[in-house]
Amino acid sequence: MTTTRKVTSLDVAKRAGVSRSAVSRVFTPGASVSERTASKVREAANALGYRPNVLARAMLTGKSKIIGLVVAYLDNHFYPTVLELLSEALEREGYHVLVFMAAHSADDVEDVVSQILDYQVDGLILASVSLSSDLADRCRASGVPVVLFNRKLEAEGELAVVSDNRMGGRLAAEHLISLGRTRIGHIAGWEGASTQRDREAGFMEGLRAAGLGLFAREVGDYRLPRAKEAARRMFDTPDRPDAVFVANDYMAFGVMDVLRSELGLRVPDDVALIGFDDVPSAAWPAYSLTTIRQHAEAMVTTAVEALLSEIGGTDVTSPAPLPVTLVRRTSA
Amino acid sequence: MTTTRKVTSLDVAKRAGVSRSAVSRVFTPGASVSERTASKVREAANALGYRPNVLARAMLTGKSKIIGLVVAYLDNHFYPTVLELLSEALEREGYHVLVFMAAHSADDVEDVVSQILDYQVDGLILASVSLSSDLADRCRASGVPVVLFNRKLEAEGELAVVSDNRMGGRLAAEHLISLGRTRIGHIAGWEGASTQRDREAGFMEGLRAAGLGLFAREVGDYRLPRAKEAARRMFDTPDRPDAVFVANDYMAFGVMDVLRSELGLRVPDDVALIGFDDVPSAAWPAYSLTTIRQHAEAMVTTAVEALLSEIGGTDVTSPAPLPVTLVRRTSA
DNA sequence: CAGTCTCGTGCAAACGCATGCAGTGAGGGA
DNA sequence: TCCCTCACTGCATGCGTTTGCACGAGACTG
Repeated sequence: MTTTRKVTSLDVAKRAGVSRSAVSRVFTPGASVSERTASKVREAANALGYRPNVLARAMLTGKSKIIGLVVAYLDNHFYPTVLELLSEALEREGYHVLVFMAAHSADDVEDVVSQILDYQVDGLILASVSLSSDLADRCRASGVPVVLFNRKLEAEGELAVVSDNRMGGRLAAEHLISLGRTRIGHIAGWEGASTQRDREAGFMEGLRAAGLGLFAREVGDYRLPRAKEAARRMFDTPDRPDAVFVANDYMAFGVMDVLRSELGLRVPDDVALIGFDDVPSAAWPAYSLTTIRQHAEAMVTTAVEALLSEIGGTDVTSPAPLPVTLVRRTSA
Repeated sequence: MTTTRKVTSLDVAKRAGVSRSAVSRVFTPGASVSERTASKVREAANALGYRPNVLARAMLTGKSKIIGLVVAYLDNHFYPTVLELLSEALEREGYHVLVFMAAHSADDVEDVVSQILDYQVDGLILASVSLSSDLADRCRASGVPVVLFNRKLEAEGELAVVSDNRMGGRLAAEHLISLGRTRIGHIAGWEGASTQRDREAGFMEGLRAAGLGLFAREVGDYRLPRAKEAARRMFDTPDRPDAVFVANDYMAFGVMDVLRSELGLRVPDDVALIGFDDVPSAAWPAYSLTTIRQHAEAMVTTAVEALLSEIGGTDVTSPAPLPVTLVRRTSA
């Protein structure tokens, strides 16, 4: 291993015949440098292969240009999509994403966030993870802006970016009803999640508006195996629903699999199925899942925007829930 | 924003009535501290909410405890899986993952790697991206260990973790042949990728061993739309293959969609289909894709192991290709 | 031509921590 | 009792930057 000695700004300075400050300023946009020295410095820097050390800069400025992202499951395709979008959006702004996988327990999240703070991240995005408000306080105490992605805390004050889940639930109900279905079930996600509560609330609202009640209800916890079990319980009986709203696409795939492959039911003839998220694979013909679309790009954009202005010092308030839309495919 | 002043080791030192060195040593495993002062320090640290600043430590020690991960597409579900596994494995070792999304162009990768080096990462993992050997040199020159994940460079010398793609291709061929298929096609991935070359080489080997040739060949570039077009070209004709080996599962889903939904062909009756990777959704009944499994956990484990020992200073040589296995489902 | 501005530059002091070195005290062996 | 050893501890230095400040040199103005 040819351990090439690290080339510092001093090396460049010497070679260019200027001071360290000069080379620093050349690499600091908006600093006052003459074009003459700038080019000298740039030349020397290229020759030596010099690039400013982000970490050293971070110490001084207090800005590390890195954003922590806490995420728990990547098997729900919604989150990889978000991760990709998020990373791209942040890179465009000169930031990068440090990933923290939160395992399943809540105290793990606690631990993970501590680790993150050790890295002096400029901001924190919490996705697919439930944050104790206690923890939120600790982050704020550390002066690190936090935005919750696709979830919110009842105890207000946290910056949260969410879709209009309630409206989404309502749209789902209305669509199923417009299809003439009357025995309508719901397979819920994890009940601790705000998304679940809101989606279900909107859904119930929609049913009530049509004078309907819920025909059946099971909980799938946003997990595939649970969702499939839920589907079996709900549909492996003669007295089954003729439509079901599943709280996200990921579970909906599992439910559809159970319906068609295990129970021999036809979708949508025997039971109409509607999901939530509109992940890419929802459009694949094998499922062709009717669903409520969350506009991932828009969510990411507003999340980044909010986080960045919070970092910039402007106090930001949670943006309004982002609009969702019904995507009609063949499952309902 | 209550900008709480950052609490430093000096604050803790004062409160505990010791020197900065003492508190530093308390947080440095293996340093020489008496239990008495250690507990004093720990108490003060807790009271003040002190945690060592990873960045400052990084400057001094030269070890940032962060690993750069360059990845291009997350829509192929194989990579989210890998990312999750990788992040977990590294966190277990005290490292964290800084994500860099490489857009599609090669010079973009060049640029991205430069950015990474600015962060003083301790190591670099390159997945789903093609690296110019020139670039590899630059990394090595910077003294940053690099491991290629699921790809290798012909120009040897780079640490690369791959499956036995050649054997996988061969298994695919043998399986299709054992089914009695004789008109066998191949939909290739991106031809610049070593995975593609190896898989196809093994596949051809298998065909030849049975006295068969390739009945048809199209290129899908590991991209979904391309793969679907390829499938249309290959199968929308009376003189079509009765089996096809698609270079990865992601494309195979698209191919199957075209076959069944657009062309009305039955899988496997009309055409047997086999993929590569065994991503989670391959097991979903809607596809039930027969495929060659890459053991993602094993790949990640060996990659992490190799990277860490390289970081540790031991010169490592590329591990042997990891075994793959045929997973029989209903598509072939 | 003197006075005022502006621009560009270097100096030196941080940032938060780790670590070699020297110094302290206690304990143990002779 | 004396000296040596050893476990701890504090001091000071350095890691690679940025940045406020002061200063010199032109450029302008009147």
